[in-house]
Amino acid sequence: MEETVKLPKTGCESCSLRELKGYRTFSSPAEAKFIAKFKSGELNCEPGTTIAAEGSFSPHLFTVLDGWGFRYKTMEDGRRQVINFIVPGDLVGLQGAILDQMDHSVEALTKMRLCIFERDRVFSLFEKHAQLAFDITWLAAREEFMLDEHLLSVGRRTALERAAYLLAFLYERGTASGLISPKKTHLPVTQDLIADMLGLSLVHTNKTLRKLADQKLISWQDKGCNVLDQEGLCTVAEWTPPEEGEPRPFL
Amino acid sequence: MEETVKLPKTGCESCSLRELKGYRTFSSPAEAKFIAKFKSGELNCEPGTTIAAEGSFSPHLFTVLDGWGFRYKTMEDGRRQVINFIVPGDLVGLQGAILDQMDHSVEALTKMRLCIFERDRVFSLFEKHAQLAFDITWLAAREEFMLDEHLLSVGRRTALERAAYLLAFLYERGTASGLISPKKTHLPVTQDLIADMLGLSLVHTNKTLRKLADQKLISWQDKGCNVLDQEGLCTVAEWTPPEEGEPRPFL
DNA sequence: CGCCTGCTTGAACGCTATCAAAAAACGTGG
DNA sequence: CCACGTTTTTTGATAGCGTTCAAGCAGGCG
Repeated sequence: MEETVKLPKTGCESCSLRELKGYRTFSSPAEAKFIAKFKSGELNCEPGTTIAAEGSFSPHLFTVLDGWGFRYKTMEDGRRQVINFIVPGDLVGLQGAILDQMDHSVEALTKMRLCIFERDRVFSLFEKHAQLAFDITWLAAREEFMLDEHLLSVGRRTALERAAYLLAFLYERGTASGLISPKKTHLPVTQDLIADMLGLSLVHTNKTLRKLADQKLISWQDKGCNVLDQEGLCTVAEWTPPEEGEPRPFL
Repeated sequence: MEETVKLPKTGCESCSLRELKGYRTFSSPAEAKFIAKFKSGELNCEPGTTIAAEGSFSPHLFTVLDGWGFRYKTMEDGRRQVINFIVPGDLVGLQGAILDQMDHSVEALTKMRLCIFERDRVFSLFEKHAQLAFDITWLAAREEFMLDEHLLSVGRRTALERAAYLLAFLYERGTASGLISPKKTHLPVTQDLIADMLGLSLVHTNKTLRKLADQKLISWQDKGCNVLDQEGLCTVAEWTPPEEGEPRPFL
């Protein structure tokens, strides 16, 4: 089902993520060395695997190396809200590591590969590598930034706008992280999941997505979505993707 | 209108916030000294003052010393979404300082007093005081935590539940920060503002709040709300306030 | 006193939810 | 490769929650 590889700590310098366009390289050899030791293993998991569960304690913190995931919260009666999607470079479990409180679950959407860190060593990272500490804060601030946008969307956009925003957002994140490319434009999401992110019912989500498909902005196939016209989606949503600045940091 | 006091940097050790129950004291004299130098002034402002505007660049970062505020995003056609409320100890402008991007506005709800920091000196804080750097990350993680809850609420709760959740949340934050006490139970919010946080129309918000008032959970007076039965609100919302752990950090 | 802001209420409309069911796609074992 | 159960997508009909439009009221302030 899932598999934890304990020792391939090697090669953080040649981490596949470092080579990706838009991702930061190490700022010093010392930093690379530190991370290599900081890393305690790798986790490979299949679609549907729960990486962290609401309310549980996890001694780990992860950086996503490959694959899509998402995090969500549930209410006792089963209502579910997807909070955000997760792509390579994202930190998983930061709230748990910093606040000692994990009030959302994280699940793999595709096969995922994650880098494992020990949360009780996080403080040592802050002590020894200010730049890395800053990077963690950067990641936290950026997550906050995305949640701000999601809140605006769920709170104030119509169903059609919301759906368009979300797909444009996912497309944007996908391309920025190399999960989406001209030859692989497939978003691995079910309509059920989209519904729970949009705060809409499944039925209405379906009808809304159909409209977007009729307008040739997306197409739906193979348990997922293809974005055909990113700009069109942005127009419908009245949204503009954040412009890429510096290469983004990650641990 | 607003008034920037440039020099009373003194007395961070005896900062009114440090004395508040639930707020952390300095962990070392060196830290206190650093913060005293890090602080570049104080800002006093009146209700309605815009402390930071969407899209603008601000060279400052603030810690709230006193008063209520809120942050929000707007769309071009005027739709507004309140993202979160701000109480003493909260950091204002973190996204701007870390990401060089400020995509929300911040406004004072009551008179506010803020501590001013220079954003271009933030990195030096990370270099010299790991504990303070960690604290900033703690604050960011906690904001993220709150936004997670807001998203669940706006996305999946009914109007009545949402309203109950929000008021319970505000009451909780208010008491934790000393803005609310047995003798001062007044939340300085208009229904207009509540509506824009709940993602509901003003009219429906009004009717919903009326129901909560009819159930004697709240009362509305003096341009604001009094929480009469916090537990009752929590029950309606199916929400439980986070339990206080360690004293919370702040800059 | 009159204006402005904020709260309240009623009525009609409509977006979205819910219910119900079927079609399509997928996975799996024979 | 086919049959069959399961998951996912689709569609139609009905109900209802929340919006919009339209007033009216109350309190604060110049």
